[in-house]
Amino acid sequence: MTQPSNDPGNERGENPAADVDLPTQYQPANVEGRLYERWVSAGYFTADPARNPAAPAYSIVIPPPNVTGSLHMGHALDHSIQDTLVRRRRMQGHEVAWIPGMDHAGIATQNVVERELAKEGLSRHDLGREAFVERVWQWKGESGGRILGQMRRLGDSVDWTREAFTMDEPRARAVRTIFKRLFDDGLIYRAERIINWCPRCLTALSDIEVEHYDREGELVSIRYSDEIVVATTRAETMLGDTAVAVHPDDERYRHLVGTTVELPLTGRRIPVVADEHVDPGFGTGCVKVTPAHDPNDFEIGRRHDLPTLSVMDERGVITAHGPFQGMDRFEARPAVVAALREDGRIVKEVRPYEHAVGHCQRCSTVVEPRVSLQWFVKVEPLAKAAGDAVRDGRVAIHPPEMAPRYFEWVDNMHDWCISRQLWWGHRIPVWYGPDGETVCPGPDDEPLAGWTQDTDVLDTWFSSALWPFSTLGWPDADAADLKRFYPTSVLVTGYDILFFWVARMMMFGLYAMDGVQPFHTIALHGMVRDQHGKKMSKSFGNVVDPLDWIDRYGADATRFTLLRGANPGGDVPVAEDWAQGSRNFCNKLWNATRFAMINGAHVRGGLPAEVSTVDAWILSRLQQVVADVDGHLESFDFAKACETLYHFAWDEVCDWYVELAKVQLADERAGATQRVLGEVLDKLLRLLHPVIPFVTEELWTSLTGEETIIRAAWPAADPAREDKAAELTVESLQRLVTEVRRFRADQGLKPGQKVAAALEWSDSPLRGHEEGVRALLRLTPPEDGFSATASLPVEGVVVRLDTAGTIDVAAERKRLEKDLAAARKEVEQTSKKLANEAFMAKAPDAVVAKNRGRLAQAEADIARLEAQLAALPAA
RNA sequence: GGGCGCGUAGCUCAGGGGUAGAGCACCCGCCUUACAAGCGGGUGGCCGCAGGUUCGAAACCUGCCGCGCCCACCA
Repeated sequence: MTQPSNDPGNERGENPAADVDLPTQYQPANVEGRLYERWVSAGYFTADPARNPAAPAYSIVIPPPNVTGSLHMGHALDHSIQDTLVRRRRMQGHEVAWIPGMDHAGIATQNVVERELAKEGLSRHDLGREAFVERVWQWKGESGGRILGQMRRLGDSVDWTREAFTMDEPRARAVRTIFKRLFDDGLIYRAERIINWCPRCLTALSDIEVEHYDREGELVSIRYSDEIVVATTRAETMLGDTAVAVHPDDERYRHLVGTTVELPLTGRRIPVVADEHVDPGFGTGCVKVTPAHDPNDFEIGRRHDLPTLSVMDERGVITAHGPFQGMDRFEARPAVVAALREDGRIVKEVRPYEHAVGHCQRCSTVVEPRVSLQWFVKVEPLAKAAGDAVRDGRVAIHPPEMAPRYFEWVDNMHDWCISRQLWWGHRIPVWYGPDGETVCPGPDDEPLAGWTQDTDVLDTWFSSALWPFSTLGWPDADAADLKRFYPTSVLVTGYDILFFWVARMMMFGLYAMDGVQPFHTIALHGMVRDQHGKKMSKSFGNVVDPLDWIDRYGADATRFTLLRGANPGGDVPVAEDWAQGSRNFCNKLWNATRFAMINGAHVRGGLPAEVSTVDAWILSRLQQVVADVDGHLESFDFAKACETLYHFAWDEVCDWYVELAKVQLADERAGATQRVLGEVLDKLLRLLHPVIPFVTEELWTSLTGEETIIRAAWPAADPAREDKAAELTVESLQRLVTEVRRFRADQGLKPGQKVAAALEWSDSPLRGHEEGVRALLRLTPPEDGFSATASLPVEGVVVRLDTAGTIDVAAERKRLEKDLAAARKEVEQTSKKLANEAFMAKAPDAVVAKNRGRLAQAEADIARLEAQLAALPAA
């Protein structure tokens, strides 16, 4: 592509078209790959902490996608937001670091690879731990490469020289370091506790890895004695009951506390205990207590020193001696009820019962509470600090309505179970000696001979929680990146992982960095949904692959569609139609710039000292748009920023300014117009670049001849360019043109058809715009034989048209009478309002003024319409 | 059971005390020399229901009705 602005011979726009050879349609495929490669090889995305110490730092760590997957629309949204933020900051002169990377995604990844193995008829145990982990690494290489390719397609301006992985050596060292510190501070401990257990994955899960769904079950009421009836939805657990509990103040049962009852089917006698946890108002007020298989019962058991009797193994198979031994838990449940029924008195009632059941987030198996020896983080002091950092304003949550969710979680967090009985992950850095000693060595210590390492790995979120500082060189406190870029500026992510990830980064960031928060702002966005607001899911068949859109509409259109829907905190609906609309918008910009370049637009030198009213108007609007867009981006309101730019570019620049500029380009104002046109497109493309980087780069470099828009300065609003008078004039001109167009359309005059007209300007401020008006309305000057068959008085101008006798008087009269009635109603209502004393006394001046203006406008409309009616020829 | 939020044009959503907005869809007419991925014109809404506050309510308050999400150890 050539760059006409480099040619000094074009100053006045003499035949510059020969220099421009942009195709008439924007073809993203011809542009995106080429530009991205150039950007990366030029090092535009590479941060340099030493480059310019005076420049403010701006940093974002990307929420690392799971290596298991591929990027979906949610990622595309998340990345588009971050890219918009960092590209704007680069233009503002910040030193920007946007750190990319991926998450090893413990269970999720292990499950995927195990499924692959299963296709070969193998289990991980056939390979052994070492070979299995090797296999996962191999798979990670393939899958991860695909994700990185997707990020390039989206245009992510990430710093590839800083790419990180939650399980690479720098991150592993960070994990060992913080584990050691927490361990030494007594904030990590090992204990036998009841935890969530997945009988399929065969591992412990944290609370948030359990999803609760309502399920139809049965509530079985079982008579343990004449006086004691208990209810349960998990009948099989009664085999492990070691007590019955009642509320201490419950008069009905007080006399039974301290006695024992016989547990049906087992012959065991179990005590009746009094415990505050029991709600005397629920059911019978008696609760069976199964410490080995229920978290509440576990606590009751601890308070009353009850035995913990496990009746199930790690796969959910009954181990209790007797007829149920060897049965799966779901098989045992009806079997136990049936056995109880053999004595007709025991089962008092069975009724359908809907209740929430916990499922494994990764495989949807029903989770089983299970007592086992696990590692935990003592969260209380950490969570307190994480809550305080938001409470005292060091960290802002955006939008603020999300803050209650955050507090709800950090203020009620249970200790975090961090050990997983998996092979893929950071192995717990604790070693056991031959005599049972436990040691957590330093991060760089050699293993002790004869000692063995704990076989469990850490919850995947443990390493993710370190991400904002492990990616910046921590634990090396002197790391240049850490000093320059921590705390990170903003954390951008979906509200769905506020708990999983954000709160944990807060806890660990504040802890590891001596109270300094990991980010200044948490910017939460919603979920991408389909055009009916439905969640995208494979089962609905409504999943859209971002790559598909990028292929068909371009990365810019994909990004624009997402950002245009990104109202703060709201979910983002997307649809094919909207992607097409975005593609069309990119094409519109393409053609507007093409028009400008064909006509010699340029950005050389300052703006002309004298500009036309039309130029003054567009420059005034431009500076307002700069201010508005800047404000919207500052407050993460991407939807408004996009809307503002869309309407300015299309409705004002293309539909009006370009059309009016055509007239100016043909007369002595050409030179100034070329410069103003260049100015408008220059600023507009810069404002749009963070959102749609490819097309703006391609157009802007062509227009200006500069190397890259990435390093162009972010536009600043210039209040001195505000020109309300010019705006009013152009608005008046727009009303005039629209009214005459309406008349033309109503009268069936074809848009292309030239119509002769005489214009009577009297003293209208539009007097100087006759040429523009004629061009927009396709009006030719009156010639011999001109005969005005229609007269339109509007905006202080009388337009006399020679419609060659085609005028439909009846239709026009009807139309005008309708408008007249509306205007009269307006006058009536507004006058009434202005006559209202209370209104005049209490309404703000601006509102009164607005109503006066409204009244004046309506009165003017009446005059105009009456004049138009009077001017109509008799039918 | 707690928390947050939402019901505005056919669809998706803005707006937020001063007489309703956008995109898409729809209707009519146009290949008008940047763009048919385009241009011009137009139709369409008692802003969920009922009360209240106010000179004025789609907006604020109360109560209903309907919907969504998050959290939760009532067996």
